[in-house]
Amino acid sequence: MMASSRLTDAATDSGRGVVTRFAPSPTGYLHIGGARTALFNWLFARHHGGKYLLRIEDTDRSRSTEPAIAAIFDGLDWLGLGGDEPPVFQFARSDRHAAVAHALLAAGKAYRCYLTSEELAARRERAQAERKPFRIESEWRDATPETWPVDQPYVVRIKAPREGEAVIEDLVQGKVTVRNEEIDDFVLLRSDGTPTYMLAVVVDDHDMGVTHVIRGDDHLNNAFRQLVIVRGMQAIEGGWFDPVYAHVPLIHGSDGAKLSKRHGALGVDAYRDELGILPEALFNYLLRLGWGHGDDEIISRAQAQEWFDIAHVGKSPSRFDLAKLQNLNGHYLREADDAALAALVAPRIPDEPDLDLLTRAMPVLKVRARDLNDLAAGAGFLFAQRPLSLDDKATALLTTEARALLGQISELLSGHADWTTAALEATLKQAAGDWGLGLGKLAQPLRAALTGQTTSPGIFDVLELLGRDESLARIAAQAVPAANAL
RNA sequence: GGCCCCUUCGUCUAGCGGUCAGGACGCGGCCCUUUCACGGCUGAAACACGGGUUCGAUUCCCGUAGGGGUCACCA
Repeated sequence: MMASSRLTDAATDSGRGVVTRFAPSPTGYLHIGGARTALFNWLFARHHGGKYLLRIEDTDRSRSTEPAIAAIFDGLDWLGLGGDEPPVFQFARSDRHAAVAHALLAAGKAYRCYLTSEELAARRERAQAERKPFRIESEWRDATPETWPVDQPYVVRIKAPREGEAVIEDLVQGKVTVRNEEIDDFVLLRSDGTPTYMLAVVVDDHDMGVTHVIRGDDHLNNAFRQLVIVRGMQAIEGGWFDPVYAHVPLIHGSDGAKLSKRHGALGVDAYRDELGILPEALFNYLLRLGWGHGDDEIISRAQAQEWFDIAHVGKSPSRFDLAKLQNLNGHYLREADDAALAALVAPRIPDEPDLDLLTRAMPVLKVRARDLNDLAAGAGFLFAQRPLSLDDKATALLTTEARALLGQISELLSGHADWTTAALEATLKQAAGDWGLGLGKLAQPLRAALTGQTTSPGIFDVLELLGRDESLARIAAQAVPAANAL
C-alpha cells in the first residue's frame, strides 16, 4: 500500500531504523487509551525490527506526580510494554528545550511577545462577542529590538507561516491538509522561561531519534504546529526531519461518549486488580479494538508482531466493550497454566487456600470462569470450613426426601474404597439405577451438601477434590440417617 | 462557532466496483450434559441519507445529517 511504502522510505531515506515512543503525561494512572497507544507503538517497532522508547511528559510540575509515574510503569510492565531503553524524563531536559527556542529566536523564526495573558483573554472574549473566529495576531511579531519594553516579561512565540497550506500524509488518517493561516503563533517559552509541551515534544522526538509518531488523534492538529518547529530547526542547522505521523482514533465508552473517568475509563491496574483480567486478554482485546486481521480473533503476541500493520488501523473511534474483553479473558484463563493461575487466585480467596489443592482443582474450575473473581468464587467451597453455609437455592433443594437420600448415599459411600472420579462415578450411577432414580436426583442434593451451592464442577470431581473424609463429613452433616428415613 | 477527522449487524471488525455483505462478542434456539460452564450446530441482526460517476456501487466523487477531535503562557 501507498502508506506502508512511504513509511519504509522514511526509515531508509534517512538511514535510520524505526524508532517509536510512548509519551504519557503522569497526571494519573495508565488508562486504557494510553495502553492501546503504547501497544501500537510497541507493535510497530517490533514489526519493523525497530526501537520502542518511553518518555514521561512531566513538564507540568503541578499536575505530575510520583505515584502516577510509578502506576504508568507498573501498568506497562504488566502488559509487557516496557521501553527498550531507560525512560526519558522531559522536565530534566528543559535547558535543552530552551536552547532550541533561543536558536529559533536568534534566527528570526520566533519572536518575543509582550502581550499578557490578560490582554489575550480580553481579545478572545471580544472576538467571541462579535462571533468572529479568534486567532492570535501579535503586534510584536515583527517588532524591532528598539521597541522592546524594558524589564517587561515576555513569551517566545513561533513565527508560523501565514500563506499556503501544510499537508501531512498520516499513516492512519491519510492525507490531511490545513491552511497555514489556521496555525497560530503558539508559545514556545513561557514568560518564566520554561518550555511548553509543543516545543518539548519536538525537541525530544528529534533528540531521541524518533522516526514514527504514533499517538491519539486528539494530537492531529498539534502535528501541524510541531512541524513548524521541525522545519525551522532544519533550516537553521539541518538534520531535523519530519517524523512520519500515525494518529489513531480515540476509544469511546459504551455510550459513545469520550472515554472519561466517569465513563469507566479505568486504569489498567483496575482491570488487573478489580476485574481480574489477564494481561494476555487485555493485550489481545486492545489489539482488536480498531484493528483487524481478517477473521482472526485470538491473536498471540508473536502473531501480533508479525501481522501488525498500522495502515490497517481504522479511522473511526471505537467503543469499549467489557463483555468482549471478559469473553477473551475466559479464553486465556482456560489456556493458562494451572499452578500460575492458582497463585493469582489464592489472594482472592478469603479462607487460607491450599495452593496444591487449588492447582489440582484448576482444570475443572477454569472452564466456568471469565475472570479471576469468578475463579475465586468457584473455588470457595474447597476451602470453606464446616459447618458449610448453604445458599438459598441449595437450602431449597435439600428437602426431607433429599436429605434421606443423602443418608443412603452416605452409607453407600462410607463403604467405598476407591476414591477417584471414575470409580465414584461408576458406583453412584449404579446406585441411581438400583434405586430407580435419575442421576440428577442424586447429584443435585449431593452438590448442595458438598458445596453449599447448586452449581459447581462435576460432582465426581468435587468428591475427589474434597477427599474421602471431608466429603463424607459434609454429606453426613446434611443427611437424615437412612434408618430414620421414610 | 472556525478548522480537522469519522460513519458496515447493539458492539468490535472483514471487505478494497460484480460477495447469498464474512467473522467475533452479546442475544434466541437445538445438541452434549447430574447443575453451571466449556464445546458443537443454528437463528435474528448492518452497508446513515440524498445526489452523481459507472454496464454495475458497501466500495470512487459531491452534498446532507449525525458523531468525534481541536481551538491555553495544559499536556
